[in-house]
Amino acid sequence: MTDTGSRLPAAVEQLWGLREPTRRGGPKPALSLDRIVAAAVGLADEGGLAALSMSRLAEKLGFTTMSVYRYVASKDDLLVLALDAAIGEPAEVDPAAAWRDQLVAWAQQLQVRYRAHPWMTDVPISGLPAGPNQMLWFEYGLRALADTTLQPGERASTVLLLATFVRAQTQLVQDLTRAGRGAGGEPPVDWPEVVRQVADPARFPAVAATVAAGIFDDDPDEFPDDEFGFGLQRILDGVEALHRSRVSA
Amino acid sequence: MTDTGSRLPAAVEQLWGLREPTRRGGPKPALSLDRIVAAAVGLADEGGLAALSMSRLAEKLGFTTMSVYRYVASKDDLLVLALDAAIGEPAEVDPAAAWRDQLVAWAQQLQVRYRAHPWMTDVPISGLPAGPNQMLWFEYGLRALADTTLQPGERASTVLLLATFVRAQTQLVQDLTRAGRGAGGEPPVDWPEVVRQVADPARFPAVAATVAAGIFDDDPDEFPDDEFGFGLQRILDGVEALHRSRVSA
DNA sequence: TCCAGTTCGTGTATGGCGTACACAAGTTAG
DNA sequence: CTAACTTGTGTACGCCATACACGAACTGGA
Repeated sequence: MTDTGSRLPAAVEQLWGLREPTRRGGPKPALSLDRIVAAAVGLADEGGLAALSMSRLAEKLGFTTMSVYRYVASKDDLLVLALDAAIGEPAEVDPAAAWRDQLVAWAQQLQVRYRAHPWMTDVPISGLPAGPNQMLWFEYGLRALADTTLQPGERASTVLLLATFVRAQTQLVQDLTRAGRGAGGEPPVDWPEVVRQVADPARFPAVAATVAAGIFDDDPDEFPDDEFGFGLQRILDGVEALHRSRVSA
Repeated sequence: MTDTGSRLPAAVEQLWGLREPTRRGGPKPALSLDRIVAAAVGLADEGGLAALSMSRLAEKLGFTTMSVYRYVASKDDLLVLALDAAIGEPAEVDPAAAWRDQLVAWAQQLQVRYRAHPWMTDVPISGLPAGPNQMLWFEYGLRALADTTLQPGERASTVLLLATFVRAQTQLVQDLTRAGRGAGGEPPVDWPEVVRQVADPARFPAVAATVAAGIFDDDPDEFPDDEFGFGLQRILDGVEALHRSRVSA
């Protein structure tokens, strides 16, 4: 037997649990990768990504900082593991439902996960979905499109587009509400007020008109929520147009 | 005269150049905000956001680290200023063109700016567009929709959606090509190979089928490019559907 | 049984980061 | 001329990720 995936990145192998057969001596590990990842997720959940440092993580586990490095090659690797753990397995969607309903449920559920772990959007993307959970999300997204007329490449692009959209939109909403209620620091930023004070209506007529229409004056908890639904429906309308163009042809 | 915007965040006032009238003594400043911001952008352009530290910035300017803090309250503020400077003014779009063509040009040009300063996508979003350049991008996006049947709130949501899309998609492509060619470290990650080695086709049939179809085997410089156009057309199709639904009604 | 080899957790150390603070020198308004 | 203020600077603090070397724990083979 070859050692299967010697060419795979270490983090990917750990993600899929392909690291067992290498114990040729030494004390029994007192820590485990699962415990470390779980503690990392907990730390980030409580205090944001900034609160997740290797020293704080080790302290929470009751070990020294460097001991963590016996299980994880770097903090970047740890983040990859924590991300896959935090996003979790997607719930299965009814395959009998219409593809569009399936994708709406998929996207909404994904958004729920992002909201449960707001720090996830702060973790830099490291590549295509390589962990088991991320790949399962990808899988379910593709399955939802199975009965459409889209070609394989288009299906992959669509799911990637939706995943990107959910991530980015969630991040935007989080950042806006964070700024809107003044996280940590003092003054909640009142964007319409900023525009009124600073943007010359002669130079920014469309922006001024939008602000004057009171679009952004709603309570900041409501406005961005509709934002998600609006974008999702637009994207799905676009996908549906592509689907229908093939049907009628 | 009141001091106009004493309630505005410091960074916003600096963005719009509302800080002149306060010189009641002291040596003439040897540095200027513009020089600092320009140097910061240059530093990030050369070595990415990680290369932009306050000490390196000061060194490049020929001053001590702390001198920069006489002009900028924090590094976060500096990033806000650098972002607005790097994104630059949008080129004016032909108002006579169709709204959809205008938005395509708008989005493509925005993508060009992001590619010219790849670090921009790494700067955390701090809120709605508050700088003069960012606001001008917003303005032009809104203007492109002026002749459509969309309501003010829908226009704002559409432009926000497009801006979010361009940013997120550019970031995704950057991260993928970065991983695909192995930035700094050794092995370029071969995603199809990862899937083949690690993803059980029985559990991930749709993913396996996609990989088997060779979707991701194209040279990594071509695949993600089409990704941008695909997403953009889908979104615009969705916006067009909304527009048309009002026309026919 | 013993020992060579391996892996564990740890202690120490390095070089980076953002930035708080105090101070001397320069500049202006009264 | 002087009081008030701003400038650039030097020093210092606490935090970060992580390289490295060491002794202790454990294993498989002789």
